[in-house]
Amino acid sequence: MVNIPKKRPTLREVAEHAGVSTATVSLVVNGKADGAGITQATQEVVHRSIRELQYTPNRMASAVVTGRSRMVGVVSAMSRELFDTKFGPRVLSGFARGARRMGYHFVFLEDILSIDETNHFPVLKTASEMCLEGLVLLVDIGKEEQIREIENRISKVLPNVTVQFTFAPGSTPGFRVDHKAAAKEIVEHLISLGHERVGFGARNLDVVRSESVIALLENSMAQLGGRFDRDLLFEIPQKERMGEFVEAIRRKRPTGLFTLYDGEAVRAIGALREAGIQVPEDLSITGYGNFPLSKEVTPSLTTYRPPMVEIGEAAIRHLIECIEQQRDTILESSVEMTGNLVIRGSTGPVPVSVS
Amino acid sequence: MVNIPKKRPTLREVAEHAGVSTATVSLVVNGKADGAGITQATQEVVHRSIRELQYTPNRMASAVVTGRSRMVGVVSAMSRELFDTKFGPRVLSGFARGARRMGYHFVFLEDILSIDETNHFPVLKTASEMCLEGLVLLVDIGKEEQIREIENRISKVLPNVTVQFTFAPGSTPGFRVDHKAAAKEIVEHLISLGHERVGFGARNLDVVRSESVIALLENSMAQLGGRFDRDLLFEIPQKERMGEFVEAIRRKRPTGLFTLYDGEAVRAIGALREAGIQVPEDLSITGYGNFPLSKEVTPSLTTYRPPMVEIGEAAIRHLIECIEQQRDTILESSVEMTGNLVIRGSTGPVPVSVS
DNA sequence: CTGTTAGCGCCTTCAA
DNA sequence: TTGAAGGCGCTAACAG
Repeated sequence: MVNIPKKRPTLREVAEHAGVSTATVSLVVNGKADGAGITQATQEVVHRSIRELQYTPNRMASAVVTGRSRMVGVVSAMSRELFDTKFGPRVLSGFARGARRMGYHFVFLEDILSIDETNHFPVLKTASEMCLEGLVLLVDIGKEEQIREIENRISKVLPNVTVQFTFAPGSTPGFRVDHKAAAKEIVEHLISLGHERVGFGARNLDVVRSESVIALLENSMAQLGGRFDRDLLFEIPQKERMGEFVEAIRRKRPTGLFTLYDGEAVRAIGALREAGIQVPEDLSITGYGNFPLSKEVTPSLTTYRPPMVEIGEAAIRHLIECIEQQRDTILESSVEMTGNLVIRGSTGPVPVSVS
Repeated sequence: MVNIPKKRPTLREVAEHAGVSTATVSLVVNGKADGAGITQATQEVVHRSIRELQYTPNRMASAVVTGRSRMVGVVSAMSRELFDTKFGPRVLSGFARGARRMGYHFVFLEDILSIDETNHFPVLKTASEMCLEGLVLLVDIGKEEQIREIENRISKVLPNVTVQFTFAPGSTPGFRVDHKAAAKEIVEHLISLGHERVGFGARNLDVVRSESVIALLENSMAQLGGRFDRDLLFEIPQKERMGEFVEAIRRKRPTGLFTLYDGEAVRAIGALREAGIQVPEDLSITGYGNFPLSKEVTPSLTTYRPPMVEIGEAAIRHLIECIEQQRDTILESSVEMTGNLVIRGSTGPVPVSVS
């Protein structure tokens, strides 16, 4: 581009052009004209001038005087991996939509949750410099405790909301997937296919055995007239050790397997098929996440689509609404949103021989 | 959070506290103290006051007077699908890093490339309102022409750079993957495994037959002493029609297959294996993108990792450097960056029976 | 109903 | 080397 210092028109120029005062223009621009009782005619004149001069208000200037920037910050406290490839991006889309609809903008702040030399949080400094009116925190799985302190510090200074990715109940209320509803929908699907022996698999034994996830399953099964067998817990380890997983499946003979990540489901399917156990003929498997490749694998993956865009939008809207109404952002309890099960090829009727 | 109108200190207060003038503080804050010949001692005093009062400069205010906001906009002109699940997010990480390192921030603007009622681009209005100093455009695959007009309009008003996702040469120079180097690295890998009959597959016949991609392959093969056979072009259609693909493979017998998207590679592998053609034993396949599930599939996918984070960082740095030095952002030619091949299980030695 | 006026927090000549 | 003063573009009383 060529350097064109084409100065933009100011509010005063618009006022002069329209033959009114700057106050009038200001009111019109900010939609307070009706409230202040400016004639329709005058408003028309002002609008015409605005159009003719191609005037756009300078938000920086109004931010200075009102103390309101109409900007919020989105702070990623997530591993690059999680953010890049899993839920992060869809959440961002939601933020963008929510902010736009509320007439706000957001700046994206990454990797700035560390404490600096002087025991200050860079993110707070940035927020202050940029006059951010609030903060959305993306809280990584398993990082809840680490984030705790900064959450507290931020809460003392700025309106904020958190978007949580953990499956366990959060330490603080936040915006998150309704994993309970998700589990129920998945289990419902499996049960409707005749499955009674539904197991749970995850990469990590910690996750596998975590009470919160087990509770999820026990609940869902119970609600649907089944029973979750605590023996049907499976570790889905690195590829090299998948033999153990296959063995365990052979031994315990579940007919359905529930996972919390598409990657684990895909890994399981691969190992099982190599070992001659067919999916979904011998075993139905569900994923979680609906990642792009999940529809391309063979068999295509039945998986839960978490409503990340919706969560992002809801979170930022709540934040902005609280800012506007000067309400506390604090949540009584987490806002849990439901997605939907995408039924594809990795789940099928329970095998006759076993049922 | 509780509503605490704890007023932040102003530059004037710092000046009073330090017993100097506001001008002095301003110079110190903006790092121009040495240039203006402020005593080290004075600077010390000022810094101490800044610390004690916890002063942070108000960028909105300085933006008003200098006309410099130190903010740029990132404009997504990509389908949600592409942005969410493929390259977008990684590019964003790059932007975040680049901007942070340059002391800038960026606001993310989505879906605002459409023309509004009055034939104005909302994005330009936003840029003006927010005093954005430049724009990064994310140009979707296949949208180059649609974007052209707005690119031109923007270029007349604001410094800008584009990040391009297309495989074809761009109509305007931009930041992009060095697809040529990528193709070469992939082909090199295949040739080193003994493959001579390397084909190309894509979802779309348009893509399959596109001269730019074919040129990519012909070039790579030629450079490595091979020859690309134009007969080895394959459509990798929707799952239901994959029979045709398998037939074509059977007929033409390539030993290696190059694709431009992990999803297509995975779909191909699935169909082939169902038909009894083993990967990589009978046919080696490479993907493109290195999506999260690509390492989980069986066989795990050999795929090219495009350097999206690096591209994002390079693009925004170039933009900001040009802004700072008041240089034109125009590129003589595209900046093409190389990623690397992630070698996994879907490629292997050429089958003995065929070679 | 509209205009006048006094700042918002900061930067930048210009004198001293 | 530092301080005083004016102004950036805008808003918000308040006056009329």
